[in-house]
Amino acid sequence: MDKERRDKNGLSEEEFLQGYQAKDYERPSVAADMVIFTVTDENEDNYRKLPEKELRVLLIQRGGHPYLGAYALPGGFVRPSETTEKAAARELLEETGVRDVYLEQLYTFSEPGRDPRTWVMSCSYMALIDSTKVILSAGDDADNAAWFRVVCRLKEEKTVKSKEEQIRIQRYELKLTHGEESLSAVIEKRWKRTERGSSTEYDIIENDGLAFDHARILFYALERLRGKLEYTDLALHLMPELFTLTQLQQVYEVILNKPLLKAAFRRKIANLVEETGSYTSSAGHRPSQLYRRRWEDIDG
Amino acid sequence: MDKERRDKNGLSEEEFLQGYQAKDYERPSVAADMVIFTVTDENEDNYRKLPEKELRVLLIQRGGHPYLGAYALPGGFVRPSETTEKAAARELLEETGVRDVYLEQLYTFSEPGRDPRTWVMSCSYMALIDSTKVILSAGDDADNAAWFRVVCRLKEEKTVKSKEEQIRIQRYELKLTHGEESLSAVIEKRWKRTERGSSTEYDIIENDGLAFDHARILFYALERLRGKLEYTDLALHLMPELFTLTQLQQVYEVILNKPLLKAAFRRKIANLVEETGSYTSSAGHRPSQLYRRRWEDIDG
DNA sequence: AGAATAGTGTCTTTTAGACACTATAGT
DNA sequence: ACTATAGTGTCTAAAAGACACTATTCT
Repeated sequence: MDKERRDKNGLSEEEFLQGYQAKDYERPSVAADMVIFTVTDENEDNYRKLPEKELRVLLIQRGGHPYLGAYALPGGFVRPSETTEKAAARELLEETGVRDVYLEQLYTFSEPGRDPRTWVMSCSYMALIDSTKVILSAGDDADNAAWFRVVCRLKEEKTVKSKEEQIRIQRYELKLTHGEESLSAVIEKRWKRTERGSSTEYDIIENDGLAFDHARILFYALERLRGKLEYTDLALHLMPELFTLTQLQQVYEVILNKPLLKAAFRRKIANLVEETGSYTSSAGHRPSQLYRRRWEDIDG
Repeated sequence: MDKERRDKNGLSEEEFLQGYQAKDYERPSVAADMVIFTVTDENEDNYRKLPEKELRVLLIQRGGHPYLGAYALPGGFVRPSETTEKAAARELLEETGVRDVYLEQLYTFSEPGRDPRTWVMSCSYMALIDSTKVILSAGDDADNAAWFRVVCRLKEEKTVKSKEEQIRIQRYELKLTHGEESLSAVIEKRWKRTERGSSTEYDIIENDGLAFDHARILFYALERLRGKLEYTDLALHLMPELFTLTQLQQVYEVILNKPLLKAAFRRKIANLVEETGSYTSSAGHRPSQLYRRRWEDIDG
């Protein structure tokens, strides 16, 4: 490539750029929307029992149209001087007061009409923060932010086969609760396979209380979280500085929505954590060792 | 949520939307850029030997500024009436004449200044097509499209540790060749882990002949392809209707860039394919059975 | 005949699953 | 003493890695 090379109008690159006028193509707004997860303890009545873990997501009640009164994922428009990552990190800081957390781009949603006002794409991100950071600064902003408990379960599943294609249809019920407030949605996941290609679609079948297509974004985040849990150290970003292995296992269990065997679990995550030597105390039963995330790699 | 509810200006949602004027926030253009992979045979001199496989990607030589003469990923701007997926599929059809192929959203790149003309985000997609479809319609368009051979290898690797953080730095050399034409780039992948978070960045260190930040997009696609190969049936989208298991293994090998053991490989992909009963012939050695992709699921 | 690939058998190692057993602080 | 959790040992089953062996067709 040659910077001095001239185009069909006889312009060099520099000359071209100086004369360049952005054409009047229609442009979308791009928002960075955040699915911010954390896991909190739910206190138990029995002093001896361990607190149950709950997966929670941060939602903000809308104070204006459209979807006035509904709950939306925190998010904001991306500015020309920043990346979508930076817009997401900025939004995260504003809403929760935390920085330097796990942040991962999820997907860019672009369904026309997903925002009734104008053409808006959503570049969505997932953030994981540990519960000890949460309490400090949630609702720090003036707006009505709340940590909703997330429960997602498979409601029905069927497979439609024809000679040409095979479609697996799954319907998931998403339930979000926070105190009296209760939101719900049904997402249909259609996994289509033909001889040539294969594709997956997500549709919102029912939606009660969530703004825009945020039920879909949230569901997508849950799937990503669940998927990556198995082969990465993602879960450790949800843990506080010090934690017991049982707590870590509970986090896995609440996200994967199934019980795990203790021995196998401990073998599997053994090299993601390191011992601290200190122990819990006054728990009404045998103390358990505290671990921390092992972020130094094994290799030399 | 109540559609009839009125906001602080006393407007219902319908009234609000009717009066809504898109504010004069600056908006980005959004392009759907495609990394289209295929695997082709490279003919061998020896009549008995099997042809070697090569991973190839479609690039288009730019006929105007900026990056005049450089090669770019096929792509185009997203229109308000379509999703980014649809824009990608449209672009794919225009450039290669194929439809109904494997298509997957990769990542949305939004580095300010990645396009010297104006604010452009790239919502990138990866497509996999089989080589038998390629020859028919490549370069169908008037533009200068070519299938470049892709070779990507790790050049150097180091880990920088301090008390606070640990950074693993890898430099990959990307080489793209097509006839006389030869493009290259060096990508630095920085995987940073601290006690709190972890993040990965990709920087273009050197770039010879590729337009915009397309070297990074291409590298990102390669990583995704390699990663998903291990636990999905992605590779089968690169195969023609009928293929031998050795051919399939070669595709895995050329993408993963390492030899695989035959017996283990066959066990692993056994339930992704099905026998046809027909065999290759006149190959100068023992015939091998042809398989096809098994797209019917196993379950009832 | 023999080159080159096709395809299988089997031994070992690793990983995952299942379950039982022992250990121990706190009331 | 008893409850509820902590933590380990071990058997089994499944998966992955390694390698050798047999099979076959075309020139």
